[in-house]
Formats: sequence, structure tokens, C-alpha cells
Amino acid sequence: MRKVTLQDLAERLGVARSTVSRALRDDMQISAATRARVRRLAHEAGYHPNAAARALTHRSSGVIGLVLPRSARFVFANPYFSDLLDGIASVAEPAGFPLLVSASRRPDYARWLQEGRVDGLIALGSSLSQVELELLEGLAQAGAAIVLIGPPAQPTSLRVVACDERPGIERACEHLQGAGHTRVALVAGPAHAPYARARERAWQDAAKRAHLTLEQVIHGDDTFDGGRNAAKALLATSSTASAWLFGNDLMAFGALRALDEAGRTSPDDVAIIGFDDVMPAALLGLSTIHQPSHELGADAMRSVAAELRRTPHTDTSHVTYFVPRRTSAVPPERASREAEGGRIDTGPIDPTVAIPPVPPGRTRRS
Amino acid sequence: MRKVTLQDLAERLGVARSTVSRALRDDMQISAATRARVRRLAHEAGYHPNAAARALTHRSSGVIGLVLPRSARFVFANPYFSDLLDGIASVAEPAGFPLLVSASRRPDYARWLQEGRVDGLIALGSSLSQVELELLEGLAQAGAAIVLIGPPAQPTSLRVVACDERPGIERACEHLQGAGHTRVALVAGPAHAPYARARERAWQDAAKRAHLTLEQVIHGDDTFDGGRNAAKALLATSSTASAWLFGNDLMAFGALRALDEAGRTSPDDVAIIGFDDVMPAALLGLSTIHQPSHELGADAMRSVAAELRRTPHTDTSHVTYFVPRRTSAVPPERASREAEGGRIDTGPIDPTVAIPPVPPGRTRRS
DNA sequence: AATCTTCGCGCAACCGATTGCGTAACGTCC
DNA sequence: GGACGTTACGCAATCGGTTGCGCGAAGATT
Repeated sequence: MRKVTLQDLAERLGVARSTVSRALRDDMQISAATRARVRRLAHEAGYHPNAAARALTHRSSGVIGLVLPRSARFVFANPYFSDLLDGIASVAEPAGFPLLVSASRRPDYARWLQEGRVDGLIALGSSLSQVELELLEGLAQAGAAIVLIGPPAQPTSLRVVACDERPGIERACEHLQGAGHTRVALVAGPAHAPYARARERAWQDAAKRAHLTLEQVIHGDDTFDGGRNAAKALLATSSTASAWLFGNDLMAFGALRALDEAGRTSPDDVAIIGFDDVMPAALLGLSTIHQPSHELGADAMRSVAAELRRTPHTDTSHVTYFVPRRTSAVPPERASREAEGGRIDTGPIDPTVAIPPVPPGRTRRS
Repeated sequence: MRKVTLQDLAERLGVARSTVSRALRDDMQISAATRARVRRLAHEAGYHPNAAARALTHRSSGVIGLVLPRSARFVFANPYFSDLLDGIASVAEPAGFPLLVSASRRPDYARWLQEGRVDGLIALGSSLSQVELELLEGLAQAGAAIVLIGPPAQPTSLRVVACDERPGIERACEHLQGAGHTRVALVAGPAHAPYARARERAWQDAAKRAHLTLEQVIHGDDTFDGGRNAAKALLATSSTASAWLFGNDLMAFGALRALDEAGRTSPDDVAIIGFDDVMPAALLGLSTIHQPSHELGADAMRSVAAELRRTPHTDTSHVTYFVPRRTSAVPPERASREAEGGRIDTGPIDPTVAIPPVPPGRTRRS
């Protein structure tokens, strides 16, 4: 594809390259007349400055890298990421920053920075291994603009855009208390994942503050089946908890399935509260905790942009909020059902199906 | 960030820039000894070739642009896109093609090509307006490697990676017929959208081939509420159709809601089949048609890569397949319920597991 | 021993845009 | 009319890599 260059324009106008360059970039050292001539020709010839050449002289590409963990398939299964990405794009686009995305396990982003392909990076803190984190810290010290979304496993010198999970979790627990619940169970995320531990602690603290007795804690693996198995276990042990709290929505979905399979429903038999507010949550009526993912993404991008143009940037704080839906509503039928003598099928579930041999997830070395 | 350049290496070794360059790129005009020396220094000095400089001389960036319609939020709500992106990335990454993504309504991608920021483009055919399509065709003729996923509204000279929707739709209709259905209704997408028309026709043809009487066709707007309203209309007109077919899953979800609100359920009262197999479909047990999105994405990326390196590339054909789930299962209770006059809680079988989908293999026209 | 090949490497010209500096043309003021 | 300032533009170096060409030296050929 033969592209129009400054040289071409210069020759056709009988002026120097530099003149054309300056005319196009509003340099006031150029007379209004020539500027107009240059602009007209540039426009009709379809001139577009070559990005590589610009990057070469400016020593920067104007591109921001986006580091997603694992495969895109995994990432986008969770709308949290979609909103995040949307928030990032909503700031990046008007600001003129193209986004280079890496959905690989290999740290391509390091090469991208070293090759000058990108000027900055947005990464998800919770998905970084320690070596990756240190790699990024090194690159940041070398001058790259790097921002993390969500805290990494270790404390870091990198800028982090995060969100306080506690408010949403506290509202949820208060809500349960108000609805008359007293005993709850928690299905937390993987015990070895720092972000999951933090969330688990938040649930525990909030439950205590709302005078809810946390009867049992199960560690799931953040998957649908993990939640399903956890729910089966809860049913099998005939837990007395009237509400189940989850580390994420996906596990809550699994629990809903398990309930359905056992002939139970939420909120009639047990209240359920998830975390993330992924898209199906609304469809299934799952009560959950919502993160302002869009804002988080936008803020991260603003932060990177500010760092690149050496503009001051003040962090804004973000909080979660509780989204009450059907699964935490006080079941209106409960009273009447108990009065009538209700359904009979409260008997034990077939143990071969109901009791998983081993708790799901890598519960190695409890 | 002061970066190591060829010049730096050359000076420290007392050789010319060109020598270093050739040594690093396996030019056999360089003795094994110097090559080794150069390589060692390059490695320990942490040399990384500057992407912009390379792009400048090569007149190509080695980057592929990914054009997503509307906002990322919208796009990734549909796992179809996630899988697509995953498929693209799965080919792009090993091939060394970074991806520049555009999730904007504005055709930034045109500038990207003109500025030499990207060498090729992958776009979603169905989301392109006519002017955008023509713009892309012009750019392709100017030498850009452009591939569309899914057919655009108008016939085009661009390369298109598409998928035959009919097989999946035909299997679905056969499935309904086998389950004893004879009268069906169709809630199609917008009448003005070409892709929706094509899908509508496919449903009609398949229904006829399966000897299903297509009793009614409603045009929805591809939204949840659109499907809900369509279902209300069907209920209100006391349609005799025992199965409802939908242009997409979202509308089918709306219909499920409408049924629920009317005190009906699927498949007990009516069978429901969607299209797309978006993520909540599995959770809600919605029978639907699945596209091999991962393969489509991978194929599109392969095609772009082949075009860039002027390698021959043969298109492979892709087909949809039917995913039977609960909403199209013959209600097991129906007979017994009618016989005993009451509900027997046999617990719903998970049809996703119980009825394996048609193997998604290359069922290329036997 | 003289000539012809290779081989190994340096020189310099690119790629396309930016920018410091120099300078011709013009007008101004004494 | 000469010194001076301003305006408008050209020259050339630069960013970092790539590549055609040339040249000296070593080895092969006769």
C-alpha cells in the first residue's frame, strides 16, 4: 500500500518537508497562506502521518497495553471484565490511546514495553504471580506507566486502583439480619487466593457485625460445579443456616442448581447472596454484591494517561454495593406453607449424588 | 526509559551497527565468533529491538486490528464474542501478532490502517454499515489484509469467514418433531436486519422440512423485553403452538420470564429454543443453537496471517449445532402428572448432560 | 606467484516525521 | 543607505534498524 508521505506533499508544493510538517501541526512559524495550501493538499491527497515514524521521533507509541489473565474465554465469562474493559475503552478512546491486548499466559507485555510498542500497561492485580509483579515493578521503575486493577497478592510499589468490598458485603448482611436470619454459611473462594481470602474475611466481619452466626465456611474453587458441590454438602449435612453467602456469583449459580436438583428453591428454603453481579444474576434473580467495574476501568485508564502526560492524578475511591433480588427476599409463602403443613419431600437426598467424596477445590493441606 | 540500541551494542563491541543487526538476525554473512559475541552482549545488556524503527523500515507493524461493534460492554455480554476473541488470540499469539482492539462506534480502524499502525483487520461483518463496508473494501484494495467474521449486509469483495446456521436449526426442528411437536411459532429478529432475515428464513425452511407447521411469525428487536412482549402476545392470542423458536437467546430469556409471570413453565407448557448459546443459556437450561465461535475466530486470524505473509490459505467450512437442554426436553412429568393428577418431584434431569449435543465435528456434507 | 573467489565486515543510504538552527527577504528606524 | 529585527522557510541531523554495495584479506585455483 503506497502511502502518502510528507515528502510527497512537499514535492508537489515545492516546499521543504519541514514546512509541510510544521504547517500541519499548527506551527505559527508558517504563513497562513502556505498553511492553507498544505492543509488542502494533505486533505485531498489523503495524507496520514505514519505512526511508526512518529513513534520513533517521539520515543513513545501512544499505545496502552491491556494485560488479561489466562485466555479471553475465561476472562469474558465474567462480565466484571467486560465492564472493566468497557470503562477502560471509554476513557482510552477519546483520549486517543489505542489498546493492545494480551490474553496470554506468557508475559508478552514485558516485551511490548521493552520494544516500545506500548507506553503503559493496565493489568489485573489479582492475576499476577510474584515474579510477574516484580517484573512489572522493574519496568515501572524504568519509566513505564503501569497501573493495577485490584490489589496483587503482595504489597507493591505500583499504582493500584481498587475498590472497597466491605460496604456492599455489610449491607448484604444487614439486609439478612433485617429479614430475620440468624445463622448463615459461607462458600468462599480458593483458600490460597489472596483476593478470595480478603473477601472471606470481609464476609466474616460483616456477619459478626450484623449478629449473624457464621455456622460453616466451605472453600470452593470459584466455579459453577464448585458451588454446586458446596451446596450439596450443605444440604447433606442438614445445615441449619438459613442463608448462604458466596465468594462469587458463579458458585451461587451452582448452588441454585443444586437446590433445584434437591427440590428446594431460594429464597423459600434458603437465601442466597453472590458476589460480582455478573449478567445472568439479574436473569436468575440472584441477590449479589456489585462492583463499579466500569468506574474502576475508567479510573485505571485515567491514571495511566495522567502518568504518561505527567499530569497530577488524584485517586478516587470506589465502593461496592448490595443488589437485593429475589434470592434474598423474604419468602411471602413461608408462613402460609408452614401453616398448611407444606410439602413433604424434605427427606434426605440420594447420598451417592449429594455428598461429594472430597470437598471441591484444591483443599490440600487444610 | 533509556533503552539499549544497536548503536550502543556496536560501540561497546567496536563494530558497525550493521554488523550487530545482521548478527542478531542470523545473517550468514557474519562469522560465528562475532555472532556469538554480539548475541551475548545483546542478551546481558537487555537489548530489545525497537518496534517503531522496525516497522518503519519494514513498512509494516505486524499488528492486527480487531474491530468490535459498539461498546465492549455490549459485545462481551455475549460469550459468542468472548469465544471469538479467544479463538483469534489463540492463533495470533503464537504467530506473534499483537492485537489492537477498537470497541468504539467511530471507525478508528481506518486511521489505524492509514497510519500503518496495523497491517490487517478482523471485523464483524454483521455490524458494519454500508459506508463502513465500502471503506474497508477500499482499504483492502489498497493492500490491507481484511477479513470479516460473518457476512455483511451487502455482498462484498472482502474475505468472509462464516458459519452455516442451517444445520443447527435443522437439528433443532427435527428434535422438536421427534418430541411430538407439530405447531410452532417463531420470534425472529428485526425485519430490517439482514442477518436476522437470513436466520428467519433458515427457521422457516427447517420447520417445513421437519413437517412443523409454522403458525405465526413475530418480529422482535433482539432484546430481553422484545422477547417478553412477543411471548405475552403469543400467550394472549392463545396460540396453539407447542414450541417457540427465537432469533436469539436474549429474546428467549424474555419469553421465559413472561411464561413465569403467567404461571407457566417451559418445557411443561411450551418448548423454547433460542439461538447463540450465550452463557446464561446453560444456567437457565435453555435449548439453543451454538456457533463454533472459537473456530471462527481462529480461522479468521489464520486467514489474515496467511494474507499478510502471502501464503495460500484455504477456507474451512463451519457449521452450527443444536444444544438440547431443559426447555426442549419432553416434560417427563406430563404423562404421569396427567395420570396422577399431581406433581411428582422427580427432580429435573440436567439435559445438558443427559442429551449430548450433536458432535460439533466437521460434519461437512457427507 | 598471479588471479579469482569467497568471506567478513564497514559505509552510507534509506524508512517518515520532528526540530534546532541558519538564512534570505522584507520592512523599520535612525 | 546601513544596521537591525522580524517573518517564513530550508537544511540537515536525529530517532533505531535494515540493507545494497564495496573493499580488504584470506583462501582457492591455475
